[in-house]
Amino acid sequence: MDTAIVWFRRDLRLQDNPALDAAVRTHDRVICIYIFAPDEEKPWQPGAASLWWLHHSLKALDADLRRRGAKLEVFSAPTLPALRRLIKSSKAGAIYWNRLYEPAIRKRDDKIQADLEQHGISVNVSNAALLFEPWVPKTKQGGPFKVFTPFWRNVREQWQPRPPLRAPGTIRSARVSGSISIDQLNLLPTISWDAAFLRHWTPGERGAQRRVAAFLSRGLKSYKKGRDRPAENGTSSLSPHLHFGEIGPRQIAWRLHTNRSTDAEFYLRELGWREFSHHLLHHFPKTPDHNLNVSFDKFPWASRNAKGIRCWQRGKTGIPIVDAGMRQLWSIGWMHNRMRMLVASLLTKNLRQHWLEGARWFWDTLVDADLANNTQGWQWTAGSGADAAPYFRIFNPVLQGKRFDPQGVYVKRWVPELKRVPAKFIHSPWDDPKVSKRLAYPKPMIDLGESRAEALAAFKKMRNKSG
DNA sequence: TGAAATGTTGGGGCG
DNA sequence: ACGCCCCAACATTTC
Repeated sequence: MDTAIVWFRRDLRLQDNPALDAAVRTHDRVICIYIFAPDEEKPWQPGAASLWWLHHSLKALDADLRRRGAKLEVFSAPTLPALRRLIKSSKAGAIYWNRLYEPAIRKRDDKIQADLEQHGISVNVSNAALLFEPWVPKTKQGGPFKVFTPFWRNVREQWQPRPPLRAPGTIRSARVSGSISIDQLNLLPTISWDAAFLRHWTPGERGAQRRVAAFLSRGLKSYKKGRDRPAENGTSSLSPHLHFGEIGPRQIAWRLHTNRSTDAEFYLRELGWREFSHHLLHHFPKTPDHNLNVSFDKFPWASRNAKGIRCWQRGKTGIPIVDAGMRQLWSIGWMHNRMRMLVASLLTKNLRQHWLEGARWFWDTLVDADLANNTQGWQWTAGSGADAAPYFRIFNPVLQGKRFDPQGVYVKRWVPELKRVPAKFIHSPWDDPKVSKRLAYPKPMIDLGESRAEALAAFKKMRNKSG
């Protein structure tokens, strides 16, 4: 009997899964496995919200596999020895997986591949996560892109949509010893803070398909404008599904490719930012922990403000739109992208806390925490990244609130203390002479104008030091 | 994928 | 009718 292993990682789907597809086509029997080894991803091992998602996504994948006559064999052990044991006991001659791009994982996977090949195992690695492998796009000089627009122009020209692979019908599998249940991984929180998560999300391939269908039929046609309005569900909300590979960008792009509208183009562009983030992480693997732009190594951050950081984390800054965003994050493990920019700007610029403080908090609390996107996003707002917002581009949360949440619907949804504040003052309740004193809502923790001026002064200092 | 400061223009009130 | 001032409204510059 010719047996192969399909090693699932963050490609938790059956449709358009190149590794699974190739294995099922080529071999008599296929063993589907998942190995939980978070230590191997240090220092960016999955956070609490990610683990919550992973639990449910693994359950969904296992159920889908069982419908096809297979199951997910789960292990919790260092990866290489676990694979070796399994290969030995199952007599598998081949292994298939889909590539991941985080520096620690890449390093580990290269080692595993070399080791297994040395032992005569056929190792087959595919791309299930990206439109392009991150090393493919090159500037005319042959280097990496550091600006989004030329990057996107370049890949957009080469891009050929292709129909996704079908999910396999039945999967003939083989018996395996030593596997454990998904529950035994203990991925769920011990204190149940996940009630709202369950209401908002359906992890797994079916949930992803339902979400993409809903977005394409409802959200896409007004995407360009709607995506900036946090009170409306104008974004796709596909980020966690994409992160765990419950759906791939090629599947989405395929469903969009006959749509020539500007809305479709703008949505595709967001997938392009995801590609760009992976491109950057590939070429600059130290950026999760270090400034891409080294002149920011001299930036005079304020000393660590534990109390301020805590207010920010808990949504108690006293600035309504920021608190709404942070509470949305805490409550459902996700935040609207424009709000991510606003809260990041407040932390890194007005509070002048290092962007890593924010990146780590997002890492633990987001269900879509993704090293490439998170790193790129934080360095972008901080000004230290590629194609970043210049440091002096400081968001004013009051103006942004008025512009994108004019009636305060979003604020009131997440900050109920402000329910009775009239729309006119919803983004700056301190300006309302009547109600602000009686509100059970904190005064703003900083003066927006003063802290802005201080941030600009700090920026000037950095330029003088490096100039 | 900014905001604030500064500059310019043009219409209307008014002496 | 004219010049002057004020100040939106918009444009440009600066951070």
